[in-house]
Amino acid sequence: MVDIRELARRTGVSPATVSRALNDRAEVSPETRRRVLELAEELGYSPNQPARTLVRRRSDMVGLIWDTGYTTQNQRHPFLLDLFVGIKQTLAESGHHLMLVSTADTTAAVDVYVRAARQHSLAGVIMMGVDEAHPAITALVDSGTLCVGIDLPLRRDRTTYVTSDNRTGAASAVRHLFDLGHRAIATITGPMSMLPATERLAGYRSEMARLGLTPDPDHIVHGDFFLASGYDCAARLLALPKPPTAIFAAGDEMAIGALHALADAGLRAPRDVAVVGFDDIEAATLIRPTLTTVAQDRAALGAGAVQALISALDDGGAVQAPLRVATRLVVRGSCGGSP
Amino acid sequence: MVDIRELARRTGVSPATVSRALNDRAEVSPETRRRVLELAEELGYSPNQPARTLVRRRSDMVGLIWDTGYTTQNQRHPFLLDLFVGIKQTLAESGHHLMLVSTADTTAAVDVYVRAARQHSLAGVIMMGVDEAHPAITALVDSGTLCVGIDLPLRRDRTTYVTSDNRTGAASAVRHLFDLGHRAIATITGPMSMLPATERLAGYRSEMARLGLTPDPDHIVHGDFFLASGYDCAARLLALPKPPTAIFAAGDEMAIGALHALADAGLRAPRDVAVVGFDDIEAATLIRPTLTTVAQDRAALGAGAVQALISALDDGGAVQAPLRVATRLVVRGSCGGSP
DNA sequence: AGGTCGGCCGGAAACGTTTCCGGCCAGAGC
DNA sequence: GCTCTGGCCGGAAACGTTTCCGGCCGACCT
Repeated sequence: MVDIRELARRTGVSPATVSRALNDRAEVSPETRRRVLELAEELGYSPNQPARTLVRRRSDMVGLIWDTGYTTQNQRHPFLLDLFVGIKQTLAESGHHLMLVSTADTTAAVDVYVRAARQHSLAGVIMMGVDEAHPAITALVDSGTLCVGIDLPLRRDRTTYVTSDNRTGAASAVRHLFDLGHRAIATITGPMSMLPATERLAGYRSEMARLGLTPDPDHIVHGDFFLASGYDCAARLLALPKPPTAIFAAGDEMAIGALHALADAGLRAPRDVAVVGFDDIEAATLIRPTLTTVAQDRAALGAGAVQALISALDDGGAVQAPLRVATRLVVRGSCGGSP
Repeated sequence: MVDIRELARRTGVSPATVSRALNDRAEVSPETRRRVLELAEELGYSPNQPARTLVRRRSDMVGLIWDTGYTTQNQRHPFLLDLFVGIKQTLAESGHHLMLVSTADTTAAVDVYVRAARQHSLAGVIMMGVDEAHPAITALVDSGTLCVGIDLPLRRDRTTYVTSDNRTGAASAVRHLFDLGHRAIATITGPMSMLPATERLAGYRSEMARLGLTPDPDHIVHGDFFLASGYDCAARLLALPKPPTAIFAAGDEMAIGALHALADAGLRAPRDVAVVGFDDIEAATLIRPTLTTVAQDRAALGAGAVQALISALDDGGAVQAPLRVATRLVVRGSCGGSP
């Protein structure tokens, strides 16, 4: 394994100079730099990261924390994978790697998270799908580690977050239903403790108002983002004296649940009731009718988180404004907009 | 940040001894060990991993390589996430962390993969969803890095792999259909270049034989694991002079495609044709009828990969026999076995 | 012509561990 | 009483970088 001293010997300069050449510092002549770089290429030199991290006190890795239990049991992130892809891609472009910090039992998480960050001198940490109030999380933020959350409004004074433009997305769904002639538009929303749920509801509300509609209070019901709750909420809506003709669900699973409820009530979408979801999970194209939904740009979410982190890193840890990534209404079969 | 020398000073022994105590080596008296450990706990000491890795030449991380493009474009791993969870969990138990090695463009992958492994002194690498013949992969294996594949028959002389017991799983599906009275059982399988596809087909064949059935050659058709191919294959099967009464699809997406073909042909599952899938993806419970399928134990797959890696690490790199994890038939609505 | 400045470079000290090598001391064996 | 052994320990050299500090030398200014 060729090291920096080997390069120094073969080029006839000192290790210090080789290091400077490799790191593209100013204090080295163009000629020397060229020779060093050439030889490095030729010998297939690649720097030893642990050594580099040791002296720099900052590694080339950023950590990723997401709560396993939270995710699989609750399926709260049906598209976690796409986030990974976005993160991975953007990270690679800036020459970083991603470390998944793991913990066996969640009670010890508090230690594991902050220790891992310290032990490995992580450049920063991205987190998602975790409880923002968990002691492990607050401890990590307090420890001075650079953090950014996805769909997670972390403490605003020291961290930032990125999320979809939920308001606009919800508005576009409502608008679409309106354009199709619907006036009695209901919404199935999520727990008000979750940022996306509150924002999507707000978007629904403001767009209804903008269109001159005042939603029937009974037409705003609360689910928990899971299939069953969508089913139950829709069933309740359909049993109303004045049932809605269209339903905007704040999540695709709930939307699919609603579709099931429709079918079981002998109704059909989109003929009898139109349904729009939010997220664009894979199943949206697998079910019949296919689901019209507000797609989140998952890759962009991941990429945004990384960019926020990197630029904060460059700025010496300055906090930034939360980032919102645009959504896109993808119309399919469940609301009769077009095929 | 308290270091090992601080501990040495405060306990009155040398750094060498502290290191020995911390690493549970024999050459230190019980009394000294106790004192060191106690103080370490009290001061919240945690070792600097880069420094440790530097001298040990082996980090506490294992790398994970999976090909992004491959995965999202092809959806070949609809359950990748659950693999992550299994890997993460098992890794945590052995005190390791996971590093996602990323590459911006796949043409440069060859370099990035083996460099990352070398640069970070990775303890080993797990890979999945990659092309086993890709130069990047073979180069990595050749570089002497300890590798284990998931659903990936890597070069057997230096690596091992873990996969589901596809034969038995396929057999259980066929057997289930047989028990329900079906005799004309067709299969939609995948590309013969993929290990799981070949094994599932083999399982189908041998179980049919065991049951005394000789499958109509027309009843064995090849898809590519995606929805559309399942649809097409099923349509072809239904158009046969002697159409099957049951279909075993080697993947859930294809099974769902088959279900759609049935519906479009005016047939209903399970009344007219029974369908069984393989994988148990999330959508299996979201569609109607719900899909009977052979579930893979994804967490166990991930865990198995890690265990294989760890034990090879302990054994000094000994190759092991491939690991096969059991599948489980979960019967739902699409074949009329029970509700 | 003397002084200053800036570009380029080398030596050496860090960074926080682990491990080799050797030393001390108590007890055992003769 | 002397050597040998084995348990415990300390000093110091690594591991591969980066960076501080200072030195040299040519060019430029006055």
